[in-house]
Amino acid sequence: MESNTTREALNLSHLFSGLSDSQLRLICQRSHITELEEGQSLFCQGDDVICFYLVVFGRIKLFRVSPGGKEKVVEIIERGHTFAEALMFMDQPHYPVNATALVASRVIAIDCKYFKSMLKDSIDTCFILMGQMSFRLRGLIQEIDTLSLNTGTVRIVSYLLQHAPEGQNDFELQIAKSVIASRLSVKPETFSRILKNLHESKILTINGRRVIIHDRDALISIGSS
Amino acid sequence: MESNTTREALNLSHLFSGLSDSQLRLICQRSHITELEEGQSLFCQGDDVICFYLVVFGRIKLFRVSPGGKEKVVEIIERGHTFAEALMFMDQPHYPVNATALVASRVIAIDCKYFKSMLKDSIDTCFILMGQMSFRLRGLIQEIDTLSLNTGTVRIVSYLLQHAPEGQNDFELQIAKSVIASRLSVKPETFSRILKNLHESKILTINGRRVIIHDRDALISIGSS
DNA sequence: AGAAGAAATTAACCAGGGTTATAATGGATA
DNA sequence: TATCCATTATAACCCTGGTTAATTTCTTCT
Repeated sequence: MESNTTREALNLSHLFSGLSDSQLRLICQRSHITELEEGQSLFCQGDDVICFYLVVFGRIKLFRVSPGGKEKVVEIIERGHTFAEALMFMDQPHYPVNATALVASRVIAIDCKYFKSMLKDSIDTCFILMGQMSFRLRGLIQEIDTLSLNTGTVRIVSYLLQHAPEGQNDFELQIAKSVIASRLSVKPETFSRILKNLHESKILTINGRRVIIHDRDALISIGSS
Repeated sequence: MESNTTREALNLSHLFSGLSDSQLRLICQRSHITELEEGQSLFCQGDDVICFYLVVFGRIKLFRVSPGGKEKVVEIIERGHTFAEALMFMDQPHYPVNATALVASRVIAIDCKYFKSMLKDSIDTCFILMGQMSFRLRGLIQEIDTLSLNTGTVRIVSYLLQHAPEGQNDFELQIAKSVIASRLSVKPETFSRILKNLHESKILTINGRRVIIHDRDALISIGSS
């Protein structure tokens, strides 16, 4: 029964699509479902890597904490996506980030060793996995130049444009502002200030989590500095 | 003859260690050696991806240029390392960075399509490749939080510590300061200023490219903020 | 060696955004 | 509804690091 729901969940990610039925069955045996409450931690930076994860529902934030205690959100993983799977190929891997649930979430924990041995029999899955890693690599490079080439304002504007559902000028932020701020590497105060500036320039309105874009063109022109 | 030297060069990277003799021979046929002068461009951001590269000797800088024309060095590839190999797995890939030679260099260009078809017969190579991508992924995450968690001073100090050969307090920078500055996302002027500050604090001395560390402990304590 | 161009340094100035502090808002719980 | 706690907003202050521009090395080339 649990095994069944796991099976269904694995379909969320096409990472598993190249595997045979018997392989999937074995993976199910070696996997377990973990339910997380809001704010609950899944693993910490530095922990030994045993599993990688698939988000069935909810939202997981990956973040790093500097020696000085500053927190920086590296990524937010949504339903259907896997994370930490790249670590499988490191020698004696430790998670490079912390993972905690932003909202009540369910994840499937998949045993790395087991999955790796499975991979030996599925070149297709290897290719999918490499594609996924390649994609992530590309995203991180993007991120690096967003960070080092652009100002806070530009980063925030890009984020808004990217998260406004398909040409809709009126939408809700799905994530707490403080988390978005960290994701974009600005302080919450600065985040507020910049939104205020944008409002004063008549470009948008913020009402709690509701965002209304008044002048999309202006936004776009800021976003591509 | 040329084919022979290519063969030898492939040994520089263990990426090719899992391939059979006949596979290697095929790769050599589909590869070509490219000689680059200092400053010569290998490919540009946005170009279609046809090959990935192995540095035989020299040094290649990978950098991005923002719409506004600002340049940011993402990575510097040294002898024996491959780059752009992760792009092989993207759908219709374009190079996400520019590549130019920092000094006179020789690289081997390896046909992606061909290599990929080779991979289908070598799970071992897949695993090596995945390990390499995983490593790079980890490095980029590191980079992101170095960028967003630390000040310029901290970044520069970390760089120096990382590039001081094994506990040696007196060494030469291998790369032009302006390139290092870009790599660390500070302006050359700021780079100079910070080095000057460190000198005034009696922590180190700079003389052209020669660095002498006077107070390694102080340096370390700055580097781990 | 001398000239010309590139790279590096220095200094003065200024803006973005971090810091701190205080206030306002808004949910949750009693 | 009142209270409490967390999130968000606003404002004043300050520091890091970008900008500009003038100056000083280094290179390289004749």
